[in-house]
Amino acid sequence: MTGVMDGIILSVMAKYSTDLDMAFSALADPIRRAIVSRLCDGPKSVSELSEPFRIALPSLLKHVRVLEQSGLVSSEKVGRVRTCRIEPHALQATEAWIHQHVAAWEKRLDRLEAHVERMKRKR
Amino acid sequence: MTGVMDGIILSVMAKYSTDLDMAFSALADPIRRAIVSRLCDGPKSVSELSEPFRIALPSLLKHVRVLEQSGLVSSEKVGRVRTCRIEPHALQATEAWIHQHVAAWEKRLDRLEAHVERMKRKR
DNA sequence: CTAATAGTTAGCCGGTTCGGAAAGTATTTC
DNA sequence: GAAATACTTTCCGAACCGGCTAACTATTAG
Repeated sequence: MTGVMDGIILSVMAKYSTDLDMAFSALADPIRRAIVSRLCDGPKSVSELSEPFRIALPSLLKHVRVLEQSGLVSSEKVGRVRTCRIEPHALQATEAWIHQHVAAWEKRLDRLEAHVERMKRKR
Repeated sequence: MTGVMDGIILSVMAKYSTDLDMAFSALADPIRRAIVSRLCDGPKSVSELSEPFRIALPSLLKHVRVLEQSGLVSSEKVGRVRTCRIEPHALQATEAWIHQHVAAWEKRLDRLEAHVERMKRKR
């Protein structure tokens, strides 16, 4: 009889997780994290972004696309140059997810500690 | 002459990024995030963890292995049951990375705003 | 001792990702 | 108008991922 619950859990997961999926997997790549880092200092063109890396332009562009799809970065083309900038919402959402879980874990530890304390006093 | 710098950048990236790589890509999967969530409520055995999911035990075990390799989770086998628990350090490290970058971005915005303000007053 | 339980290993499959080269398009610049 | 610039598109191939089943190895319960 868990089938129904599974369905619910999976659909809830699906609804709320795709954004996080994309954000986390976008950040899983060191080059993409480096791109995010550099964009935190201000907007850059695609070729400016590619400059510190050893990879071909099309490969870098792919990374930018991934970052855009995840919502971490946006870009706009003016004339022949595409300017990329950071889009903080997705970054904040991923931070929120982690923060929530660290907090939950700490809260649980506190409860545990309090419990141990009570047991001590009982003796 | 950028070849040398590239080498440095890439090696620094390699040295400092693998942990984050693993943590972020571990968290990129909704099932693994759900596992982390549930472990925040306390340690669980592998089959307890598998219960809400529609996937076979070996598949779930793979997720657990990924989480262990990323340092997000640890486990210990006693008798025939393996108990998994959350390992908060890696989680905190990923949070720190994101937090740093959100902060950097906000700081830059503040500078920008201050600059605009100065320009206004000049007029 | 036998059976049930809990996990583990091995190997397969289809799909995605990350890199590249090559060729094409749309703007400047001269 | 020709040449340079700044992407952009289209493939290709190697590697990895996430799921599965089947078969195996402990432990523990009866």
